[in-house]
Amino acid sequence: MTNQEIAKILRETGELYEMEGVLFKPRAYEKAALGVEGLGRAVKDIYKSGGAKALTGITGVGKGIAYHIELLLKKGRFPEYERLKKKIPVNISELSSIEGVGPKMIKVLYQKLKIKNLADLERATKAGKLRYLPRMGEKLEQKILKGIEFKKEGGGRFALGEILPLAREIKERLLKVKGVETVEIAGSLRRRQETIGDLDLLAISENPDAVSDYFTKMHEVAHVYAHGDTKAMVRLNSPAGGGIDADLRVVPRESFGAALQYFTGSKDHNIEVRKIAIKKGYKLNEYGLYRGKKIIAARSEEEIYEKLGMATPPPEIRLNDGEIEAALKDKLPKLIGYGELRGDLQVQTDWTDGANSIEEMVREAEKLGHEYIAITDHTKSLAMTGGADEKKLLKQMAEIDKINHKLKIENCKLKILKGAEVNILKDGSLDIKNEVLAKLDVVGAAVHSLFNLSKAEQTKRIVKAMANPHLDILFHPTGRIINRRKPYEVDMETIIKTAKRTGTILEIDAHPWRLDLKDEHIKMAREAGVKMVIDTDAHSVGELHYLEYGIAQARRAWAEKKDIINTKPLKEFLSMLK
DNA sequence: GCCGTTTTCGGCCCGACTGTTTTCAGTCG
Repeated sequence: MTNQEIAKILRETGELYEMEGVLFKPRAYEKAALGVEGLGRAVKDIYKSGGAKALTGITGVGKGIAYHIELLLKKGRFPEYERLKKKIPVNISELSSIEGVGPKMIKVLYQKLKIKNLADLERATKAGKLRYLPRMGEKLEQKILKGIEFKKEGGGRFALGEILPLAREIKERLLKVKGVETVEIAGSLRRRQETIGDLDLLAISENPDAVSDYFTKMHEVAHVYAHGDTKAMVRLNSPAGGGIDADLRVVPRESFGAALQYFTGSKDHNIEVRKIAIKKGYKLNEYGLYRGKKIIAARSEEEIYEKLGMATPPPEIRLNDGEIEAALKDKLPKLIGYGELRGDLQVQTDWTDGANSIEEMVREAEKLGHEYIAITDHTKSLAMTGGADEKKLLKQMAEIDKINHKLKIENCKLKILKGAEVNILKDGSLDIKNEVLAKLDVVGAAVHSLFNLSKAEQTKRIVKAMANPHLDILFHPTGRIINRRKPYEVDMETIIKTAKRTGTILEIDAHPWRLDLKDEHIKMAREAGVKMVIDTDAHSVGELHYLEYGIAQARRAWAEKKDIINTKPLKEFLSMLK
């Protein structure tokens, strides 16, 4: 059982307790779920090396939950969860993914209308049945229908960050099957698209039967659509709840490159590439590049593109969106690389809503090879997080000085920057006084309230904040949450112009649910000469590993190293702030 | 059910917003 799966059951247990009206346990289970998600290593391994006792070392996990996790690892379930689930046997994660629907409502919906899943909810809402329930009315029905609509627009797609770890894990397992030589992730996952519809895997094996056999019998498999020698298609229970389809193709070594090219796509990109092949008197398919019946190239993608007179475009930009022309002229951009960031600039700790201490975050950042990390806890107007006021910020600065000193003595190269994630208030002012902001190394600011202002008001609000001489970085500039919350209304052209004028850096928030800025906005910013940073918005040590999703986002927008300033050494980076 | 500059027992994040109310429950962040 993976960390994600364990966390999901713990979170659901918390929600079930919430329905029961039990006090405090819901928070305890949710915290434990967060702790598990935020781990840098597998719960399974922790248990193996130290038993249930070692599990209590996980943030939020005590004796009780450690025992539950032990049962989960051994039997895949625990009685507490089963007992609760029996009372309200509904698809909680699916229902609560609709904005405005929470545990209490789910309970009432089940008890009064026998609503178990999204389809039931949609039917009952459309029939106007919700308005007769306590504390529900027509407006709520409209809100729910809107929420369902929004979710459908997402097309049942999953966030990249949900699926990539799963795909990698499956890849590792397939590599262990006898006879398997190579496994590659293809499709939209390889292109690192923002959202993923299904999971494509490609393998070379001397023994194709064994791989596809293993693939169709994995524990995640809910349904087998097809199971042949070279191709298997299944439906998986995804960690996110709901299913995702996964395809495996086993191909011969000689044509692996052609298959990889073909199954990486995008479709539009492939159509254009095939047209070029035809022009040159070739034919391109998933088995190779042919002249008549003779194979010209097939073993690697590079040799295929080369024979077509093109450079090989990085998968992230294969969208038939200018990359083919660039590849033909050998003018592909030199995209920012996955290892080129030197620091993280948005990190929350247990001073507010993060799960780990400053030092724990710093130690993990050190392991990741960072040169610097900015601690940017929330500020006071975000009450739920215990946001810092001026006094608490000053106290935290002193704490950071202490830890920096300690790091220096240890001869550690990493430097902690003092920062904050300041709130932009309704009138565009910031919720921390300028004289305290002046003492920070990095000031980030973000909108965390009043998401529904008009476009003009919201833009004016943010523009005013950006004019603050202390505001260095505008965090998650559009506020969207993938598949869940639309971006607030804001005029990005004006924001980008203002960034240029005021020297404000725009953030590419790498958190898999945010990925904010979006690729199209990154393109706009790049073209306007606005500088950006990529950071994780980490709330736990595990989340510090999210940088790659932000880098993927930037690569899809053709961003180069020079566009992203946390590729710079510390001194140079600091000189580029206000 | 967790945890300890908070006391190993007794606390546990809390304000804004919404839609339903007739004084507030539920949800969100």
